[in-house]
Amino acid sequence: MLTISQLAGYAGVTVRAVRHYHQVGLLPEPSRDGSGYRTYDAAAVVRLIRIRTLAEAGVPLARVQELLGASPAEFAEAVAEIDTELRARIRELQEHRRRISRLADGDSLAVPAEVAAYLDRMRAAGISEAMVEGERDGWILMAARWPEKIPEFMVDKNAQLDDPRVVRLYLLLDDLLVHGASDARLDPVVDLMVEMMEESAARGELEQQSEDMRDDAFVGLVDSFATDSHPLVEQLQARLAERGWTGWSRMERA
Amino acid sequence: MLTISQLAGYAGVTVRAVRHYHQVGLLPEPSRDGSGYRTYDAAAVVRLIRIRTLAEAGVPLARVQELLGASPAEFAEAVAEIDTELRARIRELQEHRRRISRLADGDSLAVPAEVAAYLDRMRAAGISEAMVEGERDGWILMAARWPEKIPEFMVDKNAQLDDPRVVRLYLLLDDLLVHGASDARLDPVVDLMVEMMEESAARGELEQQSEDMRDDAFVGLVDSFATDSHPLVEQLQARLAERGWTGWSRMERA
DNA sequence: GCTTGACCTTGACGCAGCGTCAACCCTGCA
DNA sequence: TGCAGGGTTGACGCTGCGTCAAGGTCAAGC
Repeated sequence: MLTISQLAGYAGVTVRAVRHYHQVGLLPEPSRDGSGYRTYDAAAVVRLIRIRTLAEAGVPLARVQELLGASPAEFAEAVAEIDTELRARIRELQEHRRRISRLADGDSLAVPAEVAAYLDRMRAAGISEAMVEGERDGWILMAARWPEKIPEFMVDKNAQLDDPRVVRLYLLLDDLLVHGASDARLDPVVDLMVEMMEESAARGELEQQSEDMRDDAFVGLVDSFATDSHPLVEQLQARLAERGWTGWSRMERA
Repeated sequence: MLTISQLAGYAGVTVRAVRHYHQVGLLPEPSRDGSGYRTYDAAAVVRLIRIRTLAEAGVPLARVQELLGASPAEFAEAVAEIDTELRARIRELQEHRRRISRLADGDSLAVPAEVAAYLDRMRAAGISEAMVEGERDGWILMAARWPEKIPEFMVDKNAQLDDPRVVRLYLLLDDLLVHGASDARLDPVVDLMVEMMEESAARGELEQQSEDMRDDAFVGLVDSFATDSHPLVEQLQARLAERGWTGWSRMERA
């Protein structure tokens, strides 16, 4: 007759595991001796080893029971099924590896590759990291709402960045962030913005934008994100309003 | 301002997940409206999406926090570490697949390949499945106690099975199992066993066996397993005792 | 003003497979 | 007789939420 630790020893498992198998009904509770100790026979060793063999092969404990009593045909079927699950789990983990390796390089954290490329262009142009991060967060929101439209949006953004005035605008904004926004510093920025928006409107781009971003609530949300992140945005919005423009992420004539 | 389900909707997660992130401190609890509802801003959407991006790449939630605030170097290091864990996990599952595929064919359930081959020879000789299973369980025990000695044991067993008298013995035992063990039926079986044991002893095999199986407690356990599994064993042991032999899995002269 | 249905709240169990205390009893040996 | 090293039950912990339960809230239609 064996004690629980002897049983566990023969089968190469922990005492705790044996008790767990009792709890879940995989291994029947044996009889007890006078002082309440469990006493096992050799049949328990055999059963325990068979349980472990299956468990170590990745069979969920919940299915071990049925497998121990299965006919060869049932057994083969169940094994095939479990193997399928194992394969699925492996594929899932491999997918995780793929994603995590892509995360390893920079902004692809949560933004599509096109956006990450655009952000890198901003950095290359000397625009501050704070500004880039603001832009990135804005695009995280955009990508959450209109993932399928990101490529076309980015084509436009890249085209804009080809215009040196746009780069200059970003740098001026950076300057305002760092040195504060006096009226004198604000004026040229607002002038530049209005100038470019007029051109943009003339090319019909703003109408296109209004078409693409038809979700007032969401646009309001993104705008509030911008205004929340820095008071400068509200100052600029006020100045632009004087010039007949409203909005921020989606500009429109008042 | 957003409700929890709107927030969850934008980020593509469940409401429950958002609350879970609050619980574990990944997402700060937002302010509440008059009736206790949580109200979120766009910044929460951004943070939530960044959390999900990492989580979906297999980053444990417990590490997401540190990764969100990490420098590129720290980030790369952490990612490498997580990738290592993912690889280990994948290898583990692949090992499971290997083992389970081996289980698919028959007795390799918990017995080494040599034993499985021996059992198949028994089947081929026409020995009943009940007998084979008894033998298998015995060898499960033996393999648990002396895994390294199984190959040599099996060489001997296979040699024995080459003797037609051994096959005949098994078949006679089968017969006793099915038709009951009258004295008349028992006699030839006992004669045959004694005959072969004498020869075996003459070749010095029994001494070798006693050498190999030096663990009286364990041998007693295996014997009790045999006697427990069928009353026939005890009957045979009684008859063998009359002829000067004791034991079962390890036979010795009285 | 009332019902209805969709949402919101907190609280708590469930899952897989044990690891790991805690608190206490039993046994064998010096 | 005292102590070390067994045994016993009970319960929390870990991962990442899913899923009730038992209510309060809000917007809409009657």
